[in-house]
Amino acid sequence: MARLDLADYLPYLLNRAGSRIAASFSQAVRIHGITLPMWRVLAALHHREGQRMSELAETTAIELSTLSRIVGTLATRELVARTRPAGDARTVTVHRTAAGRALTGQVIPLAAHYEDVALSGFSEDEAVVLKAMLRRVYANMDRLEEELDGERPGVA
Amino acid sequence: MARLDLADYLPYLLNRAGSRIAASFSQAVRIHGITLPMWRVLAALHHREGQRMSELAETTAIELSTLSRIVGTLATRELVARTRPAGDARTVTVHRTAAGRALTGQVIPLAAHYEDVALSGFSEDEAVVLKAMLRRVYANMDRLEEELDGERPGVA
DNA sequence: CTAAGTTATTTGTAATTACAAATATTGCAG
DNA sequence: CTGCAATATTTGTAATTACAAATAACTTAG
Repeated sequence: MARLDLADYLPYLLNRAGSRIAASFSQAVRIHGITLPMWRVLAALHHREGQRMSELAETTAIELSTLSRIVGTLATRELVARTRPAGDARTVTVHRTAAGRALTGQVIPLAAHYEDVALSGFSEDEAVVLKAMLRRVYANMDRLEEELDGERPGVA
Repeated sequence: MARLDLADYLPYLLNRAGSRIAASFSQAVRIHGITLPMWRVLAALHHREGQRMSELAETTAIELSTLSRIVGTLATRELVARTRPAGDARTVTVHRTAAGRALTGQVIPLAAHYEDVALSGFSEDEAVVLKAMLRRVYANMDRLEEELDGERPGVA
């Protein structure tokens, strides 16, 4: 029987650590009246305002159709607004309202605290190394996207 | 306005890397007729057969009620079976059937490939370091669980 | 022994999510 | 120009998920 040591399997360790932070943070943002995916959108816009839906989907790692509804909810609550930019009327750019920015400001200290706890016991250098490695892993996945494309029905 | 550099924020980098592997692997296991959460259960049982629901929830990072239905589906498909162990009739232990083990064996090479790609460009030592760090991050989250408990309604 | 509290799991239910299809707009070939 | 493929987003819809409540079984104080 083939080997697979879960305790040493990267995707498992990654998911386990990520899920645990997510589950905990999800609880924590509740008192601010938002869900974790909503926070992810606000944080992405804090990083760069006015992103298009497709960009936002990539930065948040939220599937596009799901994102569309989340942004819809945020727009209803007037935390973000959607704009059709002059250039290409197919696209939609999203930006936070004043209320959205205010809420973001409220949550940021909490988010920072979560990172602090997650990295407790890490030296400055270790934290840098870990983050760099996670970026490399992310970038490595490009290769798999290609593999999957190759095996699909394919327009040739 | 408070600082928060998303590009350097650990929970973000963690989620982004994890989600990307998950999304891709999710597609890949489709041809085997299972979803990613189902695979997680099978992999957890490959790691240790006969886990109780609550253990399985912890190892898979799947919420207990969600897990209950996933295991139900796997049981319907006769990939796993549930047993009431002799000792405590409240608990349920789960183990794979022969078909479940066979399917697991089929998917393992695929899973191994995903890890290889995710870690491409990493030296053996680097991979060891990354995995160890992810375990530390996971363990660090104990502290936050405690903090959350402290702020809840509280019986004490 | 028995009732009250605790632990383990499942189920009710509303919300969230993903996939596929639909819609809307653009760009380009002829 | 005009129609046809390509791109960007939304919507239809069924499945999945999470939270809370319910169920079932154990434990223990009295």
